Amino acid sequence: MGLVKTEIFDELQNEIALYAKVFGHPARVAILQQLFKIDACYCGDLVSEIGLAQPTISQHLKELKLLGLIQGNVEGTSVCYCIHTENWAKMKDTMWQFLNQDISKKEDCC
Amino acid sequence: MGLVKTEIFDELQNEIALYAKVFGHPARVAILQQLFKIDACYCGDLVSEIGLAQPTISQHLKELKLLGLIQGNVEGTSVCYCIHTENWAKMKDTMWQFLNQDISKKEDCC
DNA sequence: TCTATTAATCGTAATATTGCAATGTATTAA
DNA sequence: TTAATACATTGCAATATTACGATTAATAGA
Repeated sequence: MGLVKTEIFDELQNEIALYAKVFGHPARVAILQQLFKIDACYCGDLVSEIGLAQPTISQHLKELKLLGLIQGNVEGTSVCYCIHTENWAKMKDTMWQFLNQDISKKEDCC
Repeated sequence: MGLVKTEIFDELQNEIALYAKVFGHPARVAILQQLFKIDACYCGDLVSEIGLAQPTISQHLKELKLLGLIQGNVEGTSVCYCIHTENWAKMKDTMWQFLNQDISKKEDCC
């Protein structure tokens, strides 16, 4: 196998898992932190900042873009990336509903 | 490869990625949702609720337990699982700091 | 003790992910 | 037009993940 049985889960469960999966690698976390820190960033700067090879960073950027969390604009021979604010907000809502489920009344197990 | 270069990232980046990774599978999302919904749940009930084989559910439970997000208590031949509220709260703080980074002042890219 | 029940563990096949060298593509500058 | 620069894409090796049948371990009840 190695193949997730997506079809037995509902849309929200799969959506949460997809968002989480993209955050499940420290390089992508680092890229996003950097984009928040300096607002916009050239791909090459991310490569030198993070310390993985250029094709590797490019691949991680692609996954973040695929989910809509970042956007990239070509500027000459460079590409400038930044957070897609609207989609980030949507993702944040979805994840927060999951993370912030009510546990106030819960006691220890069984 | 297939091997994450953990050593080039800082502790927080790795921590966020580890939490996110465990949420990166819809079965684990479903397990957690169920535990929130009914407070405590026997392993067998999760198996029939979710629709994956027992060893598969057991494996997912193990990963959640390893991160400290759930705890399990043996009751006879059954095992009752529930959310580890204290650790869940810690995780929530960490993830929220990451998700809730300030984007209010940001405009479109470059 | 013997049997049934429940869940953990083991072993393994199928698939996915990570990382990078090599290469391709597009743009700029000379 | 040519060369240089910055990225994306391709191809691939190493490793990780997912799923489950078979088995094991532990407990409860007869």
